[in-house]
Amino acid sequence: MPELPEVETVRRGLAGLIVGRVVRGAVHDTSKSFPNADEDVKRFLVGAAVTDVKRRAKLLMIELSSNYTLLVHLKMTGQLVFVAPDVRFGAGHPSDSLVHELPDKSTRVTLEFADGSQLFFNDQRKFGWMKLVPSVEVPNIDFMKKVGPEPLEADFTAADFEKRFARRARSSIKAALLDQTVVAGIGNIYADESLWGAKVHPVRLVSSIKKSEFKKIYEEVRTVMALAIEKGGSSNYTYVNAKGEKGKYMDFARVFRREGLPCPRCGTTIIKIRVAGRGTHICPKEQKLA
DNA sequence: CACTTGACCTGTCCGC
DNA sequence: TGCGGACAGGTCAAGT
Repeated sequence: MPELPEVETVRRGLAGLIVGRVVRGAVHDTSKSFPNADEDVKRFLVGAAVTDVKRRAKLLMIELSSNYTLLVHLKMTGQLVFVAPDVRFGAGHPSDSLVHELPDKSTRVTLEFADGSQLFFNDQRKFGWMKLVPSVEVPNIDFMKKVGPEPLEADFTAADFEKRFARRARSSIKAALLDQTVVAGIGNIYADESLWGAKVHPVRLVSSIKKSEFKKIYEEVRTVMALAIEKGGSSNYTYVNAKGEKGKYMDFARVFRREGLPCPRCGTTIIKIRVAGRGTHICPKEQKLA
């Protein structure tokens, strides 16, 4: 699922819903989704209050009064959905909100709070994971050491952006954009959207990209992801926010999943190709290889 | 090291 | 309607 805008949307939702709540218990049915849960949950999670919800790249960090942090990676199909004690499921809900009862067959972990509210970690494909780590150790985990800068930070410049790609000179620009150690948070949707915005073919080698093109890609990455956050992310498939609602960015997408439809700028039919092992959408007229 | 490809999973959709 | 294969918001461990 989730790229930076989706994870940030979940973070904002959770921050308003679970900060201050005390964990009463947790159940988990998949050791793959929460390794070590048997030992760690009892010692570091149960009885702890949620003090903050943070994000770095696509990783969520739920900070606890036990001085432990619950790390959550949603990977492709992970969801974190909060359900209040008095919620009713079924007919009568708005079309974009939670319409079925949880837990369901994709629920991997359920956290229960003292007031009876619940947080469901659903993950159809079981790629996502949770892990409890001492909060002071979080900055030292491998992920934090390797991950690239946050592209939406105010002090992150076009020059900073271009420099990050030096290491990936011989790969395609799309593969480099997807590399989380270059720049954090870009995934398949926003890579395609940004490259279309910059009129750069995704297969072009990083070494062939001109300075002016890097600047354009940088601007597109920032503009597109900021818009996506504003729209609550993209629900291309299974993504929902912390209230179970879908995101609206797909209504604004210019190329992603729009193969066969006209390019919004020139009318040429958008095509789908394969780049870096991922489905990739381009305008064949405006995004040239040469 | 830098780079590519398959593997990890479950579910859905499309063609025969 | 059934069945096989391709594919899906992401990383990893293996290869070269």
